[in-house]
Amino acid sequence: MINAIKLPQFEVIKQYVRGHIKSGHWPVGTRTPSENELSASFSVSRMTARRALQELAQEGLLTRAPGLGSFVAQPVAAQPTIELYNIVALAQLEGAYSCQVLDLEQIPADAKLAHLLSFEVDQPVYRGIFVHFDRDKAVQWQQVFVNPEVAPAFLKQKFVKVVPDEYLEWIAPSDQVDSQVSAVLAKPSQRRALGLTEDSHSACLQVTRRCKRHSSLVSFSTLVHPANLYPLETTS
Amino acid sequence: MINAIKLPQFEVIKQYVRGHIKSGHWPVGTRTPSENELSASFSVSRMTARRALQELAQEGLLTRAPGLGSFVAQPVAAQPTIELYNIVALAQLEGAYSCQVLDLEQIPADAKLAHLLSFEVDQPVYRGIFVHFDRDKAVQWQQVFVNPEVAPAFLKQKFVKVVPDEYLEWIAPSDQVDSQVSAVLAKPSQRRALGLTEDSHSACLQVTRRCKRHSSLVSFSTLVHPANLYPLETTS
DNA sequence: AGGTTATAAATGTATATACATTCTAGTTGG
DNA sequence: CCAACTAGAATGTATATACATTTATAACCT
Repeated sequence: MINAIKLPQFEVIKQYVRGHIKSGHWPVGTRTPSENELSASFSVSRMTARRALQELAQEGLLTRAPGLGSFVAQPVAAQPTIELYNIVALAQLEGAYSCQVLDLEQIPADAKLAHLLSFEVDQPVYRGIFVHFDRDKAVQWQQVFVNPEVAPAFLKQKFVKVVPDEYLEWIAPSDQVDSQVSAVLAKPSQRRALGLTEDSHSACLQVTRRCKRHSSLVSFSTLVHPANLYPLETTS
Repeated sequence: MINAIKLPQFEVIKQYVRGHIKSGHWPVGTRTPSENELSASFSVSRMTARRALQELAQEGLLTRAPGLGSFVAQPVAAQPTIELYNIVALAQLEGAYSCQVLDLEQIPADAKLAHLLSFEVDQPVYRGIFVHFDRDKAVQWQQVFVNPEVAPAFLKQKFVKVVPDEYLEWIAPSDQVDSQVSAVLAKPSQRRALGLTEDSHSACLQVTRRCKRHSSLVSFSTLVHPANLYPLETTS
């Protein structure tokens, strides 16, 4: 016999029900056999049949109602979502990663910056500008504003082996991350840093990201990716 | 008494365990009381204590291992994801929506198109080009290629009340949707259709979307949004 | 006819019990 | 001293039972 591992009985019942649903024999809304009917036809206790139905309900295949029964549920048309992966972390894993520091200094927050960071005007802020390379190919331009109270030693880092994001995550792991994606035309300085020509290839995906910890801001990043180097796709 | 509804006992135990985890009293890796310990201290049967632990494990708060016990799980650092909502559907809900049909015809698939759609070269394909307006503001340019076998009456539609996507979803509900997001510079025709000037505002977010049904392609859309009109944000 | 009541069926909660499986730790024997 | 065995504890599966709650239907009475 192939696959002679003994399946638990509740699994057998789950597969039975799932089979009838997926094959279309029980269309949406159909009432499935009740716990008692299943327990009788499979010669198991009601608790075992119950477990099968309950787990299928948890998976979203069934809806159950006291007094009525279990019914084949409307499949939810899963909204397409895309994952904002970190291209820098990926490049690091692959090996051939390097980082160039374009700027690293303390500046006073102007009105616009203070608003973005929820800071006071003229409050000192650390700013870093980096370009991240994957095999001599610039894949991300990054400007990050850092809360000096959270990472006081930020300006002293070399960022040769440890990426800025990595350093911040180490110093102050964020418990909330808000991101926005938009399209921008690379500014001249960004174009130079990323090695882009002035033509159509300068359309870039821009991710702005706020990292918070205990409700206070840790960092605010602007990440600019050449559009063709940062594919965002649904994974399903 | 406020909130005098009687909680099931397994819920009481769940709240007890959840409380110790969320408050930090039981850090990651801590072994929780075993089923037998909980059943003794709460004076319930083991099956009831078991249910509490099992549901918490299903929620991801605990990991359980036979012979070892139940342990506080590492909270999964939820990857930031963004939802690809449909700006057209939203505008429709708000009321002031309109659609302009720029093109609607049957064309033979060229090599590139055939590859994209998994069609044969010269096989007939329906093509539609639309601009979607929200209160006289062009929010989306759409080019859609449609499989004639699935929606033979596509070319006969007026698309005044029913949006193309809506029509296709009605005719052939898709069970798989693949999407890609990238940044593009609007082409002259798109710029005209969207009413964009030639300067920096012509950076656009482009979503390409394949809708399939029973593994065969229904439609392939290219959606172009002016970057400042299609905010993609994490919702958490 | 219509409203009320009883009944049956379905899921929800809870208990007590039994045995199986997996892992740790201690004990024992060479 | 180390290997093998063993006992205990933990979760996993399964059963039989009891009662509660919700719902629809059927019977009943006015």
